[in-house]
Amino acid sequence: MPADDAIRDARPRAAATLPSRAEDFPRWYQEVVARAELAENGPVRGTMVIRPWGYEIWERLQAAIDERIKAAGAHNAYFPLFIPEALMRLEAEHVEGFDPELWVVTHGGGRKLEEPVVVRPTSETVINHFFAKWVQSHRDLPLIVNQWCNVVRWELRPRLFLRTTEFLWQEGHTAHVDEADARAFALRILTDVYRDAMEEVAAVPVLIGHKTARERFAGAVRTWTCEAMMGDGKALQMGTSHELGVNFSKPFGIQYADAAGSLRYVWQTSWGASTRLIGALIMAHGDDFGLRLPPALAPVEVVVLCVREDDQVHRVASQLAEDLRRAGRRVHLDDRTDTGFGRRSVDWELKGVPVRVEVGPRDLARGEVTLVTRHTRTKEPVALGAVAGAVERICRGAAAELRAEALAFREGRTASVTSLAEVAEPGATGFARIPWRAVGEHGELELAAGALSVRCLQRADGGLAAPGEPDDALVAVVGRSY
RNA sequence: CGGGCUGUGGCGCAGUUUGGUUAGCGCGCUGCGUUCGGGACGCAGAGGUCCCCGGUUCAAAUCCGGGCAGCCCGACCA
Repeated sequence: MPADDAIRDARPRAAATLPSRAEDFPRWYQEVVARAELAENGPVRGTMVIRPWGYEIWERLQAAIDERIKAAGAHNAYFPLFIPEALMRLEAEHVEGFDPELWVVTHGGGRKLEEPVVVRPTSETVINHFFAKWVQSHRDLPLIVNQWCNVVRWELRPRLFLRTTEFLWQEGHTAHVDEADARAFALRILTDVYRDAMEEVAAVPVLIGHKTARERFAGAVRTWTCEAMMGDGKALQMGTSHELGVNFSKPFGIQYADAAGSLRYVWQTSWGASTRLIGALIMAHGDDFGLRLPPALAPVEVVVLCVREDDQVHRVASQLAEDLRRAGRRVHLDDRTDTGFGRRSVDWELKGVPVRVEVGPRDLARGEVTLVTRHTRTKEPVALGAVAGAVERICRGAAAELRAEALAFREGRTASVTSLAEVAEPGATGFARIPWRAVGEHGELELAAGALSVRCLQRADGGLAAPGEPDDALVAVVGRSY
């Protein structure tokens, strides 16, 4: 929109403009979070206040994930925030992994507690404590429980949504009769819940694979992951699904009697996705003008904007808003007269509303309105009678276009290489794909020294490793990460 | 935890080197008016423990000592 830019640039606006993504991505991110009124820092370091606009996005993400989790057979439940320290210590690797991140409550009721209480960093331990009671027979399996809650982890360098001391998430926990069943379920969650929600709802294309031993969840046998590329080329983990084997069922004593009457340990999984996804949404789709939301997640899909105070304008705008609402869209009528049109347009643009319907006297004189598509920033005149159809067209197409754009971006910044020495260059701006056997555990250390890491291991065609398939046959996706 | 930097109205900053009247500026906020097709303008206002404690001095945002907090960079993480 060169014409628009010329107009913008002619106005005094320096203080109001976002920093450009290319120049300073982290600052751009912070500004978008602040100016789109998504969140701000809480009074305790690392904590986050999620503001209504951000929370409504979260509610929509939540709904998308919840619906899919339930389709996979899960039921929601709730377990306590406080975990006895002794329970937390039952699984050796798990404690060791989480120890440096724990918040421990030592006092209550004005007195020192007999036994310190841990604030949950994740709930494997409490939940499995109860699984041990609930599971008796093979008829009790699979047991599939999910909870939506907050968790708390000590963080050295917090960043809103991406890494906060307290965050909101969903954690699923399951128990199965055998390894194959557990694995199948972990993969189902990975693909049918996380990948599907990320790609279809959030319009963020993801790579799927499993983590190396170094990056694996503390206590897991295998960690499966969805990884996406952000607008600065860095990777962000969008959701993880863990195969826990019998690592927890043994120390927690979760056993069932099989059909023959012999006692067996359950095979387990756990999986989670958090408010970090909001950060992903911002960084995967945002542009120099702010947020770009896929309609399914936008608190408001269409804003009908009265260009100026005028009876006819107001009448038509109200009618259009009502029509669009009846057509099932989430619509906001912006008929404020105390704020200039330019300011209002820019505000909605910052907040990422997918479609703007601008109604002004000049449009009406021609029997039209102006439609603006947020993700392309294109304007088009549309006859009054054709508005509903045009809005539907934009809303239905937006997610696919955002996804295609993100995918093209990722592909453009991904290079395949064959040796460790060649990883640094593509890794600095995006992803390098390299045979895992050319990296190995030693190579991983070397990568870490260059601020790079293996995001996941997958087949050359992007598929998941089959059971028993050796890592040596797989490709490592290497990049910088959040 | 090691290294670098910064604490001044809601936000972003200047002023500190070389102490000196009433602590400024931009954005934001309130009121009135003119505006309104891409972050409008004028006028009038409100808003401050200059991070905290102590010291030096006739006088401290400014100098000295001690504390606290935050940011950035390095080792961990959804």
